[in-house]
Amino acid sequence: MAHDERRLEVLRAIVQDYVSTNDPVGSKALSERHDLGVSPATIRNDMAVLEEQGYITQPHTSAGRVPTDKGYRLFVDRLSAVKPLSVAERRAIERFLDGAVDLHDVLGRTVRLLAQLTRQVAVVQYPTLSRSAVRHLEVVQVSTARLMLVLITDTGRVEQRVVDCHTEVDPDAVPELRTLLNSAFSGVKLTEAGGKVPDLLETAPTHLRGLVAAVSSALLETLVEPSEDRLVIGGTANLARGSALDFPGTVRPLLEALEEQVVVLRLMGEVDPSTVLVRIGEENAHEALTSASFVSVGYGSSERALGGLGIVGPTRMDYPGNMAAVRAVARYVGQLLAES
Amino acid sequence: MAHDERRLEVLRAIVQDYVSTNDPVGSKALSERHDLGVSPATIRNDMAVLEEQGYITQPHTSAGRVPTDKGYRLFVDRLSAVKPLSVAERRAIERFLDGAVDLHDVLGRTVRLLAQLTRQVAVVQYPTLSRSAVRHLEVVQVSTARLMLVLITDTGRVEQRVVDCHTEVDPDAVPELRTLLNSAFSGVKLTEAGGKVPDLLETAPTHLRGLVAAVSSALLETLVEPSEDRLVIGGTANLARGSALDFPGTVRPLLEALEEQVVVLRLMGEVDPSTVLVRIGEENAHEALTSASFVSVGYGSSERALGGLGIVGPTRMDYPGNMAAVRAVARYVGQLLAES
DNA sequence: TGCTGGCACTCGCACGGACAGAGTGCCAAG
DNA sequence: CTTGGCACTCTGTCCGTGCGAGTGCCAGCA
Repeated sequence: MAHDERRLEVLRAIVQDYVSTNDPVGSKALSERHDLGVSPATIRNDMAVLEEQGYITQPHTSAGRVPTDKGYRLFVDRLSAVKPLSVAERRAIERFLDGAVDLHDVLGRTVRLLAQLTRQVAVVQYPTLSRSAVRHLEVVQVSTARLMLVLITDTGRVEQRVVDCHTEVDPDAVPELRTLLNSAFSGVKLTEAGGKVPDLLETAPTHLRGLVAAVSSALLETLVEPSEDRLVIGGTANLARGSALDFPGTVRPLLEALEEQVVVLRLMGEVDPSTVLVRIGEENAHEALTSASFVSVGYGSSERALGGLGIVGPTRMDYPGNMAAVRAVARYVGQLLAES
Repeated sequence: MAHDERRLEVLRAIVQDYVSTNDPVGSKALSERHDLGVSPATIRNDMAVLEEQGYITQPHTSAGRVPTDKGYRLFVDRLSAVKPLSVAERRAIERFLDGAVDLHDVLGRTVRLLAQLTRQVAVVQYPTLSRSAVRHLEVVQVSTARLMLVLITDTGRVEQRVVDCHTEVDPDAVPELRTLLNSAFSGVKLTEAGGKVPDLLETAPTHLRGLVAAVSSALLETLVEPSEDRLVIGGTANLARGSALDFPGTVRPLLEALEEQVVVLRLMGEVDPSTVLVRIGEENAHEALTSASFVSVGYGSSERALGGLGIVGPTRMDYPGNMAAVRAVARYVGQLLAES
């Protein structure tokens, strides 16, 4: 029905205008800026229907309309085409990310890049340990009774942990221990490392059993720790841009939520490299995020998501552009990490 | 002279009142809240002098006075006694920091703790590599032609770096290389590592020379990289508290400067564990910080500063309290890291 | 010489009314 | 189903007023 179609067209126009101007959009302005082929009066009728259906709302009686969360949702799902990145943007991605020397560096650059491309807050997750495998384990004696265990994963992540053995450690046992651990765990997925432990304990020479037990449990703890999943955040300055307009009151709760990394990690939980996930306003479970949108995607190869990255911004954001940017960056990062 | 003394007393009272109330303070309010023993009229005369000398200023003609940067400076230098921490605060420090499992964890907790204690933005620097020594070097083969070099310092810091050798690497050479590197560099200060390289190259077996060269230069690069000095930042949400009152316009430039870690690192450059450094407003070279104050101190043993930590906040801050908090936390962190 | 009370003066700010502008809803006609 | 017209309802802004806080100055007093 041409009827419904035009109504959707009106919604699209409202979203586009509102995102770019930040002013509630009225029927007259709409008919001028877009070629809808009908008069403002007709648009008003459509708007009344859209409002009744909950897609738009007016801040006060004599203002224009503003999209609701539901309106943005419809826009994202049905009205927006993926906006291809400009050449300059593609260039920027390469220029920014090439030349990174290690994982920390890659992710640091990624977060700055994303923040710059989207002008929003960017969030990048370290490759999750639970989806990584052991590349190498290193044991270094720190003091007579303490060892430092260094875990290097196949994703290039390096985790350290001090293990207190409660008893004096013979320095000569350390290389032995190292060899033993590596032969047992090298190439093993971290999620499966637990299963190897009993076996390892059995086959280990008696004088090493105590050490192996201590170190293994430290290794497994590393996995369980909520802190195991690290996050890099950047571009928070972008929150201070249109704050008064975009966020009710202050950006404070949002900043707090971002620092409370757990909150973001939970959002990041279900990422997948093949689809860009968009959570709009109230769709975010966390209260501080109810006036924000979260656009995320997984990075890594298609078989295996290493982690996620995304952006956080006001619900009034350029969804097509941001989705494209997030996806493009994730792809590039995925390639980059696959190489190393 | 009793004269000058009272004038200073007036300045102290102004600073204290202004910090706690955030309102320009007038002569009448001052005489009521403080026991200066003179009438408002007299205080007015003193204030006129203080203003002439540049210690205070009035936002507009019928408002009270507000301290200038110079006024805060005098206050910090001569008028403030070190405020001892409350028992609760001491407790909080211990409770917060004990139980940290590794360096990353310690610094993460530290930054949260500082932010919470001072209600300002907290900044903690990783132990600088240039002041650390090598505890262990680990070499792991990543692909046929690439190695990952992992540096573990005596401060518990772990740095990684991928080294491209441009030529196929014999897996059997890796353990050899590892032993060689460790015997050469273990215990050596990173600043002195460069000097060891020529010697090492000479004594190394011929078939390893190429590898040693590649790895050594990567090691030295790690030192030079500006990114070598990492920073943890927390409590940025505190900036959004009284923003409009404390910072002209927005907090945006400040947030940008904080993300631009170099800026903060430069400020942190001259830290020293024995004295708390306070930079007030315009004293900060960087433009974005001219309406902010920076309170910092080094942590580590008295002989050796490992790094610095501090807070950033509006010039209108509780200097004695914040200085005490920063110093106490630095001491505790210093002890903690000395142990490991 | 220094302190004090008194007084006139200056501003910023909050309050309230008037006004213009934007936008709507409804209705009757095409 | 669309359109032009019209009355209505808001909000944001501008202006004038009054109030209160705070100052600077001056003359008197110890």
